[in-house]
Amino acid sequence: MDKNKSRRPKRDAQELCASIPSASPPRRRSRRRDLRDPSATPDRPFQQLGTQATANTLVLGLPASLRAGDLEGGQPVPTQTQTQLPKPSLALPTQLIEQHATSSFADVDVESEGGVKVGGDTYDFEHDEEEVDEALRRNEAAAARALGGEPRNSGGIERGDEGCVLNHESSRSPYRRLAEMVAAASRRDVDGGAASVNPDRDPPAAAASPGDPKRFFSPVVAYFAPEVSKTRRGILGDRITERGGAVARDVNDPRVTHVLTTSTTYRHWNPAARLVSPDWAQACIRAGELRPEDEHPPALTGGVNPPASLSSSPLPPVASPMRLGPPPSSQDASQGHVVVDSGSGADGLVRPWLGKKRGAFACQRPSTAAPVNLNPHITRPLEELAAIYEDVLGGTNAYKARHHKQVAGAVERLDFVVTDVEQLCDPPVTPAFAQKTSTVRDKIRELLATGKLAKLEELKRKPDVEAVLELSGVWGIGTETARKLHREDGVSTVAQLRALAARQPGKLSANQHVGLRFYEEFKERIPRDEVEALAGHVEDAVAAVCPGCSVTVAGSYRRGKTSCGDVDVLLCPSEEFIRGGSQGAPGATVDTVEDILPAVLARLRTRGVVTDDLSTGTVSWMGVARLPDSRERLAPTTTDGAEGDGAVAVVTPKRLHRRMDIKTYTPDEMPFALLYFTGSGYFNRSMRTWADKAKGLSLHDRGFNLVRGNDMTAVRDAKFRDERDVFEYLGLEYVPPEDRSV
DNA sequence: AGGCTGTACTG
DNA sequence: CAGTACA
DNA sequence: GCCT
Repeated sequence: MDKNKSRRPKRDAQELCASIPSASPPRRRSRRRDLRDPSATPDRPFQQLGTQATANTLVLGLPASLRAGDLEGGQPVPTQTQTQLPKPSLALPTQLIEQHATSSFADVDVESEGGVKVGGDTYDFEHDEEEVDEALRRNEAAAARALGGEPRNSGGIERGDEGCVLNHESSRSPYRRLAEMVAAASRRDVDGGAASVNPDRDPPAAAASPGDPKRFFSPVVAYFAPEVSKTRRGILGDRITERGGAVARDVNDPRVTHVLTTSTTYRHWNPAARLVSPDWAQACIRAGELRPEDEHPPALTGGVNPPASLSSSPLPPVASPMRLGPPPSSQDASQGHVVVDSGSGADGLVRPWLGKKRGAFACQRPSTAAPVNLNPHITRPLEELAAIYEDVLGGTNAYKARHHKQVAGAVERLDFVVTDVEQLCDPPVTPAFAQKTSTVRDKIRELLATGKLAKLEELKRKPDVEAVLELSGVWGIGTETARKLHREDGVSTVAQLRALAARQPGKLSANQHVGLRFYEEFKERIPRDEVEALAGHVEDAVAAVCPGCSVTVAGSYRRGKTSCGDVDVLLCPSEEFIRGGSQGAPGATVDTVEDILPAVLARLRTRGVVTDDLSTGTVSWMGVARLPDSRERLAPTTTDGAEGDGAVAVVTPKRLHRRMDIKTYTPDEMPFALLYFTGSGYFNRSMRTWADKAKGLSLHDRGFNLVRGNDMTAVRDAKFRDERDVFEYLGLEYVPPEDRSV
């Protein structure tokens, strides 16, 4: 069947240009967008905007204070856009912006899963025990009441889909040891190649010439990887800022010079940063001067240090030509305790997830970031109902579900126990609570009065509800298929579905069979270090196929979650590769962007990492992966007699099958791709809504499309080098990944 | 009354 | 095209 | 279900 017929023209245009590098006259892929004019793509009523730039045409430049404010007291880091913006101005009346802030983004706001950061300058993207204790102390009686009948785990601390209180020190993790060994093995594989992966980047240590020895950290902007414990972040961060350095909250902040990580497989997308162990900072502090980074490659504390070449192997996809501004000048940092990232909306910028009302509310209650759900008696039924609306009833009920979840999220974040609906209306928890009528508010009233929801009880009594809920949990089965299976085949449980699938394989699609096979395994969360280990295998394959191609783990991993539902990996070949294929990237076995992914997958399949496919395109893959048996991996048939290591039996505790997505993007698409692939889903929706309403732009994973307005030259001429540029262009205050878990 | 994100694969 | 999925 |  020629299913994608209608979309073909567009894809062809993309693919055509994308595959040009080797075959035809080299052409930058970004031109691709320029090709897409309205006449050429009748199915698309707007024009895709290019990213080539002369940035002076930025219409909606943010107040310079956006960036300048980030580095307090320092000079704004010159960027191609900002330097040419003489006068900050928002194109929209503040009123309009605020309007959207309250409406369009209210949903995002209240659905935060990771704890709201009100102050703006903390590192708390997870809850730790300290905070929990503090909160419990704060409202001990209330907490006791709220948590009374509940097992601690389900009702409180470890609630949520991402888990909260987990150890970050997985230093003894077998996954990690395995990853190291795998890395060592692959180093043998691609020896020589590894070196070329890493362009020489001068260690700042060499260039540093701090005048004041006590401020030797002044050339340094450090970023602490999420796995570094909070305590250590705090202590080292203080020392660094005390000595003139800065600490960034986002690894992709272009000013970051050092990423402090214990992970040997930490991935990011930051051309300027260098990966070092936190031990490096300690060594510098001890020595009273900057020490060579090479002596402290990222490694487990007290563990085996891999060679430096590995530690910095993720190649910055955007090399010097697009490099922006020097890492912060010593002048920037010499002003002292600099924490990159402002966190305040004081300059009139919009934090998308902080609506106006919410902001006011938060100001009144700085402790709103309650780490414990004090109101499970309200949020549980609401969420249960929402799940039924969404997964069972489907259709426009999804919007009902969204609002129920919204309210549940807002209530969950309150730091007091709700006993009366009026408590939710005074400052309204969501805009709806300021309205005259609200069905959700009525439901809460009912819950408080009777302890249950008639609507929920009623739905749960229906026999198909439970069946559809369970069946739609299988990957590839949604509400419609689940309903049909129940209605026509009398299937109510996954077990029954398995029986049916065995009897009549034709009942299910190939993907649904895969989903069914791994039903239990896909429900398991993936610890960060396993994500890293899996990504490490991808990196090995990429290094062999296309040296210089960056590997970035996005998704909830990038948002700093302690466990993830799947593994989201972005590949981005170098500019050189884009231009010259294997000529531009010596050692590459492929020549076009489209060839990378299939080659990488082939390698991963032979290694047993990729076990199944769910959907396969040339630049996008969804499927199943798992850690290979370590012995198989370490005594590969492909290696030259290095079997010695094969004897090392690292038994992986369980090698579950995991959902993995891999996508390939070009360097000019990366800022958009990162934004999209980092999510969260709600965050993306809000940002896209904002782009549309406020700017007349349609935001997607490769760029903007112009929807209305005729100022497209200005937009087209803008240049987007990193995520910050996108935020800036949209008139939004930058939000670091950890704060996007709405 | 109509909108609510935008894209892409599968069958 | 409808259904499902991704963030 | 809420918002415009």
